[in-house]
Amino acid sequence: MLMENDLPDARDGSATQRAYRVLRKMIVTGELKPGEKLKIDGLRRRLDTGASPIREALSLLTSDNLVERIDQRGFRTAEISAQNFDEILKLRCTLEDLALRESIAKADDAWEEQLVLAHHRMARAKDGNEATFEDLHKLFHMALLANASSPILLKFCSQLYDLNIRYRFLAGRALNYQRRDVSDEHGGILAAAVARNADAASSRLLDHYKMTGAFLAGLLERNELS
Amino acid sequence: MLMENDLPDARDGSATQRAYRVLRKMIVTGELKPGEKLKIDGLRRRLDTGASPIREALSLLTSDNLVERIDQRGFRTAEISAQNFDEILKLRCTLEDLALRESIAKADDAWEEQLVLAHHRMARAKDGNEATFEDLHKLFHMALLANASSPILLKFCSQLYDLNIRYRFLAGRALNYQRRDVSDEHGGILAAAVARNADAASSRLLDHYKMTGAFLAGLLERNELS
DNA sequence: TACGATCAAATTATCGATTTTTTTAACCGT
DNA sequence: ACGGTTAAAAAAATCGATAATTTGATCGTA
Repeated sequence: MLMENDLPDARDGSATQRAYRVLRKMIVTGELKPGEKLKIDGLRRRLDTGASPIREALSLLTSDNLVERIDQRGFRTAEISAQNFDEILKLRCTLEDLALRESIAKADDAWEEQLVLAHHRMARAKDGNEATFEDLHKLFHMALLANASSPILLKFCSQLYDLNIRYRFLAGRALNYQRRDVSDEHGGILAAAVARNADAASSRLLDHYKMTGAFLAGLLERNELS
Repeated sequence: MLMENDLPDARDGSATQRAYRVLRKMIVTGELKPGEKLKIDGLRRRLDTGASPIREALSLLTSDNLVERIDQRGFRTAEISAQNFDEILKLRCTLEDLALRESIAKADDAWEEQLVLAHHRMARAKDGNEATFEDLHKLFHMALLANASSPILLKFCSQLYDLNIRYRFLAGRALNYQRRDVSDEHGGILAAAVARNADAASSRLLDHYKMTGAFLAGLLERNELS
């Protein structure tokens, strides 16, 4: 049996969904720069689709805080700033702490197995395609929280994850994951979660964020971005 | 000079914005019932506008968690449940506590004045139109938090407020504000905020929420809704 | 030269019609 | 009567064209 891995194919779903996925990736990875004007017509031909799907996809991205909509004046990608980054980091620490503790509190075997699996997939992909690694990295982090039966909270965390990773992409090579031993950090978080030690898992997770965060914040302050 | 009161006129903005405001109110007030199918064509003629603005408005409402979008199968209003209500209440307590404390920590005269003003407008409107009162009630609560320079957090709080108030509307007459002395509670919160006593303000605010919450949760459990 | 008004081009927003997909209901053979 | 197949109807999604709005350039005037 072929295992579901949650990475949708490029031709799945409606034109709107496709446009949504593609545009989101383009914004998160920095292919569309912060504050850039998003002209419907340009995107329409770039993605080879109609104006309506683009427009709807951009509406959806607006609620993800990745796109700003100015009434009658179109869409643009969200601006970046040190304050914005700082806010994302802080909120992430608060909300993920909450979600992780709830997730662990309700820990069961099924969740544990999904988590181990997500970790394995991520670890295995480290040398492969970078975009794929990033997707799996997100899946691992979300798997940690997944057992918190709190859909709204998880949605917030997912949104904040994407907002944060955007900054990482913008920082580009300056911040290379491989430099710090992130694998160890991930392993540590996994171990604590599997041991159902909420305090350890949470503090390791938050440290994991804060470490990258501090470095990135430094770059931002000094305007060394991209 | 006519004072700006932040309540936009029904004919302001684009057709999309108008549809968004109207549909949101219809969902929040329960005119559109939980889980109800939202047929584009029906809404189109009900609001006397085209399909595109409806579609886009519904996309925007999706990000507010008030509408669920099922790809290729249209839109429906978000379902309600005791779990969902519980989640909203808990998240609200966490996030508003955070926002309120930050707001008070940065307190200044301008914020304080806006807050007093918002409270006054709300208090004055108590006997008038109910929908207007609810709008002003939200403005008061958001004014409490407004000084937290954390746009994403405020957006989350605003969203959760709307999700919560929807349950209140659904409970309808069963839960009449006037029964409990809510004015006193509001006054107490205002006083603590103006005195810049974060602990008191926060605990009064959270009690304010939990009290209505407990009652509503009871109704929900016993399925006495609307 | 700076300012503001005016017009043209570009762009967004909206509409109406068409295509695609899903849902409903009828039909058939067992 | 039942399950499964298929055709018709309904609804969603998409497209292409039109209307409304903004942007940017040009020109005249102080």
